[in-house]
Amino acid sequence: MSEEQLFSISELAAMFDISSRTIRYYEEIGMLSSETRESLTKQRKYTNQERRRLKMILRGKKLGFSLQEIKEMIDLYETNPEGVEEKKRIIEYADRKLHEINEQISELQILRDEILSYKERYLHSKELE
Amino acid sequence: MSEEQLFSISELAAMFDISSRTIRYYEEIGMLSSETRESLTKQRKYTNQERRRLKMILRGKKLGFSLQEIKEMIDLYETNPEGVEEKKRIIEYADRKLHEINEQISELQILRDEILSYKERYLHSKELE
DNA sequence: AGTTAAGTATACGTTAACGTCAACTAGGAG
DNA sequence: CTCCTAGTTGACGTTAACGTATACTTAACT
Repeated sequence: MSEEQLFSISELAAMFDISSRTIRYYEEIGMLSSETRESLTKQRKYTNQERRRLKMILRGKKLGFSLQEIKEMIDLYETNPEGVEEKKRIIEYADRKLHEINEQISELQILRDEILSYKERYLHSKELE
Repeated sequence: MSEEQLFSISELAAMFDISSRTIRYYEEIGMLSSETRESLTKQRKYTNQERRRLKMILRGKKLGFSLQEIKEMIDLYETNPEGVEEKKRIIEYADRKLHEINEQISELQILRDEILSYKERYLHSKELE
């Protein structure tokens, strides 16, 4: 339907403020693919699909997950399960992750509230000096 | 007022399911102190204060912060600011961290919702096989 | 034709956060 | 006294996640 837009490696790097090396590294460990090489120059080209994948990787990193964990999660997103066993496994994995994430959220909320109360304390102690 | 309870390094390690080496490493980089050495045996002893400090460190790690970041945050908790300049600096730091944490929380919520909807999709496609 | 820009592959270097091992010490249990 | 356990200080090893340098290729500009 559409002329899919392709990006060069440095375009993608600039887009997310990372280095080209980082992108190549993600490919090296199998987190990103560049199937679409320009056949003559051998240069990597990325589709919107790959751009979204990279975005997910970087979000995962910001959230403190390791590349290995992120890889597992993304792979789930993209495999469609063959058979009931596989589906069960995926659902269980999802539930574990959901639990983890919920814990992380509530711990972050606690941390936030602690910082807030420390801040308040400083603000109200302003008259002392 | 109270006989402060003291913990040995391996007690503390077992308590949080980490190694003694990890605790010594935190001391090595100045995140934990063991001022209370048994004077003769040179063995480290930890107070409840240090135990709480360690707990904060580990929480920070679970949330994806680096030890350096955690150190900065904890140091804030424990310095009482001299002068208005210092107070301002601390408040500003706190505000930055609060912003970061809020962002992290909402990104985690988005991730959670995405996983939830993928999970739902798998559940409702159960009739196909 | 020569140079500059962008990319490629290969490979060694680096930092954080520990793991692991060796050699030593001090305090009980038998 | 001897052995065992728990701890100590180095010091070198390890893994993840890239950084950096080197040598080569292709396209595009002058």
